Amino acid sequence: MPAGSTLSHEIAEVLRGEILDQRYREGDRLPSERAMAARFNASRGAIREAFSQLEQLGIIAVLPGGARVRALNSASISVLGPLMARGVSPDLVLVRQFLQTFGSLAAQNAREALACADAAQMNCIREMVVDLDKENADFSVAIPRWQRLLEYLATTADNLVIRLITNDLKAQFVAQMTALAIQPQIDKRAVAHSLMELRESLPDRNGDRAAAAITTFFDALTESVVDACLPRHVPSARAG
Amino acid sequence: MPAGSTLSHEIAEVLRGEILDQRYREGDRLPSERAMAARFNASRGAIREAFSQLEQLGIIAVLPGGARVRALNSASISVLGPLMARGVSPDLVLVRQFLQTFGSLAAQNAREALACADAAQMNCIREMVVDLDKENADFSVAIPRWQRLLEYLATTADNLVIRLITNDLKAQFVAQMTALAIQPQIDKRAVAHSLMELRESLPDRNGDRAAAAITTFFDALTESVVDACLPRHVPSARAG
DNA sequence: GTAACCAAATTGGTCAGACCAAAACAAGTG
DNA sequence: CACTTGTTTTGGTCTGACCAATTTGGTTAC
Repeated sequence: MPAGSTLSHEIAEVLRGEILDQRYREGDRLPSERAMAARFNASRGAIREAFSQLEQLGIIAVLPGGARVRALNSASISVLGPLMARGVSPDLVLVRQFLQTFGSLAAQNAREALACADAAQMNCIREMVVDLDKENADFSVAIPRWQRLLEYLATTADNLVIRLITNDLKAQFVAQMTALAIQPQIDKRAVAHSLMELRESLPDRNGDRAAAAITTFFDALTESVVDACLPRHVPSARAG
Repeated sequence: MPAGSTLSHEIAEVLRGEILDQRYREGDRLPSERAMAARFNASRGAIREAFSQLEQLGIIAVLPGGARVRALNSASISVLGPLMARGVSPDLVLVRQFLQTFGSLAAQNAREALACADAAQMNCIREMVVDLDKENADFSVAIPRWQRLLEYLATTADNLVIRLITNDLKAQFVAQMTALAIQPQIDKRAVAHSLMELRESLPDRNGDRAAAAITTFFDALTESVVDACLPRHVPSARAG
């Protein structure tokens, strides 16, 4: 928990919000540290620590002469959480991108897992898939099992790069989602099909097929989550 | 460039290296800020800024009572660069994971690009693919074109999540790779096949097929790069 | 009018010493 | 042994100061 318990964290949080809200345009110079210190009634040291955090976030560049706002495209993943939480409800475009990306990485994990799993691990994977197949009833029950399966695939694949990325993604996403208590109505046929493909990919260790199955699952999941986030019975009359 | 020009950056760099080298075990308490200040002959403020950077990297947690070393698994992507550069030669396992992950994201970009591209963009993609197909001669010539194609797919897909991730990945990876001046001998048949699949996926906007093509390309690229990194035979520069 | 140039004001980087609250530690107590 | 207490250590913050680099604005030369 990089909590906002300390003053410098709180200041960083406020400034982060203002920057993500475009209150300063890209390339603009932020008010000086001394001015910020006056504004927040804090010492320059606290401001500098806050600036340091924002610099690590990649949203500002602090250098002699002044701190400047950087392009969002050059930011770090860690801005995604705040970015999603900016509005009243999370940005659906971002939610979709989030889940799709997560799905891609999960699929890659599956691909690598099938390529490098030993016999015991293959067995374990098979069991989990079969278990999931039986539990096609309630999605809220199945979710933890899916999470466990995906986690096991990740552990088996042992891809540190993906691990680190998904760490960041989870940290940014999970908080936002659980706060909404979404009840996605996922397409059960798609899930069943995904599970079947997954199961059939195991005997001959067809990594590509397993990856495709995971992708299918996440496609369905994405649609259901986005759908659940949409305001109820409102005609889609908005232009993007 | 978050260069290491300032004292606090240099200190952070040194400590980061020591932590990644396991000189402190996970969960260990780091020497206090005051002790560090004495060791580096710096002020506590400089040490605190360095600690702040390491905290943002996710490799330490600084809280009242002391700063503690966190598990590598909970770190941020930004440690990958230093992690790869730790040894004399980059860790081949990491290089492989890196390229595979990058390929997955590129494939997802392709999938989404084909799903949302307008006519003009589709045309542009087609042109670039055809161009690449012709240029199957020298890989060092083709690489920039591939980069441009992948970049264009990324722009078209416009997936901010992937964009931010690949930002970090590139920042970590490219520096390491260019420093090695690798001359990968990529499997030309695989590349040609990938290009063909890619081209054929365009007319009916078969995103999955395009993604598979990209994956094929990155598989070949991964193998060639890893192979080129192997210290099997001494790099034989053509003396003539 | 524009370009090059120079000096003053501003800004970030660092230092020093100090205070507080919370955590860690050590010692005494049941 | 567990529990409590008091001391020490540690991080979080503040104040005020100095230096070096950049920015700024005015001046000069073309």
